[in-house]
Amino acid sequence: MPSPTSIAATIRRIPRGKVSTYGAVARAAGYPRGARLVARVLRGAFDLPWQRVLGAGGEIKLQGEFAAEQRFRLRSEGVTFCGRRVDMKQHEFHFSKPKKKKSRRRTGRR
DNA sequence: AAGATGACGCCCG
DNA sequence: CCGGGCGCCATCT
Repeated sequence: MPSPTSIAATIRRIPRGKVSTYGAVARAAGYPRGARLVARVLRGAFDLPWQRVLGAGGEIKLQGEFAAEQRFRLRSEGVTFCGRRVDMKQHEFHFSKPKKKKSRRRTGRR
């Protein structure tokens, strides 16, 4: 059951040294079109690893000092940048999306 | 209730 | 690469 809470929980799953995007987090949390909701949650909950959430393509969407702060914190976690953007192919975190499919119990038993 | 706004995403020229 | 415009969703005035 989707709710802002799941969004926050999803963001908390991002491990240190990894990053994700608004869209990806939204989808992982069950909001295919909720990129903006993710942004809202980040604003309201300052107790999350907000620095690990970036815009599409790994771009920092913040402005001014906050952008610098985010860059600094990410670099401190070992995240590398490709110019203005984060090197996604190296740090993008892939969420596991729980689908309605039942998990295969013991694949290929025998 | 209608319009404007915002840590967004994506398509077009 | 950059700017502009439209679509999404929830909240605020």
